[in-house]
Amino acid sequence: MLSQTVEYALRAIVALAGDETTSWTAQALAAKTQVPASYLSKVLQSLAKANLVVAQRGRNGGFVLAKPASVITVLEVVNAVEPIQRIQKCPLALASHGVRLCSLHRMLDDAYAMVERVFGTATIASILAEPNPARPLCDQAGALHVLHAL
Amino acid sequence: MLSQTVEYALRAIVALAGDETTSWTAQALAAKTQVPASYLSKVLQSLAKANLVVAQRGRNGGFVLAKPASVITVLEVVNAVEPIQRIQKCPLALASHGVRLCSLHRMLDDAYAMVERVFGTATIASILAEPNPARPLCDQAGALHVLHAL
DNA sequence: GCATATCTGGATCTGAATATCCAGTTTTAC
DNA sequence: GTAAAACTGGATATTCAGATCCAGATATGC
Repeated sequence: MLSQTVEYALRAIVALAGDETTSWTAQALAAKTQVPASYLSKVLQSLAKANLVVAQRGRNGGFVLAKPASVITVLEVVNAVEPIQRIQKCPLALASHGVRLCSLHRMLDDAYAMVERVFGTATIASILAEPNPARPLCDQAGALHVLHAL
Repeated sequence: MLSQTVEYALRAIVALAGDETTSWTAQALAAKTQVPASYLSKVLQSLAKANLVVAQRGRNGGFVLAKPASVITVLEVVNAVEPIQRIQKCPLALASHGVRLCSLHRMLDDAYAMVERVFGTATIASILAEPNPARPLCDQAGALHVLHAL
């Protein structure tokens, strides 16, 4: 339901959040996240424009999170690359509907709102902190002590 | 977040549900729903394959709901034209993840599941029964007595 | 039976999302 | 200061959803 680009953006942010101290090159991130390197560059540019990551050019350059993973929400990442389009007004432009959506579009927009709310309260740090043996982007079953590094 | 095609399909079903006794031609539905007629034909074909509508060819032909609006859910309509893709396995194909999703993909899939659940419990009839002055597809403010026709 | 209405299915067109490529710019190490 | 590392931005290619078109099949009314 979310686009491929959103998936890529989330992978990149999670990868950066997994090691917040070091600078990752686009190449290294692409390998880690299994995203086409040339396309990931574009995604990273979007994330940089949204002030979620900071790019550093030149030797030893790369990308780092612009702020702690604990204050970056999934919603921010989603909106950086492909904003969730809430239904603001009647898609059929029926005059009598205007801002007050009919029951069909209200139902759909309520669903969007629900997703927005969930994404807005989920931080990247909270996702990484979950005691899940399968760690994002890592093929090894995660040992619990890894979590303490966060 | 949902595709344009899903929006079109829902409009068509809601239009048919608003007058369950008569047969609507694709042309008439297109006018009512403001969907490109030639494209709506394709959408209706998908709905027919999913056994949500029944097509009748020839003079006086057209489309009718295949079953009462009270037993057609939004989810069925969505799945008829563009199935909600739940995350079944690790998108990176990491061996150690397999069926057990990591916390990132679990979070995303949980959101999908939430939407699926809401759509699965909302019937077309329940949407039309809501006391909302703005009636789907109708430009006139709906009088409450209209609801009794259902 | 015949003309007309209507859906069906295939071929095609268009535009947006996805993906690639490369020349240009910035930064660092030496 | 120079070469190499790395991001930037623009141009281009590819893929697919969205949309169109039309000949063919089917059903009805007369």
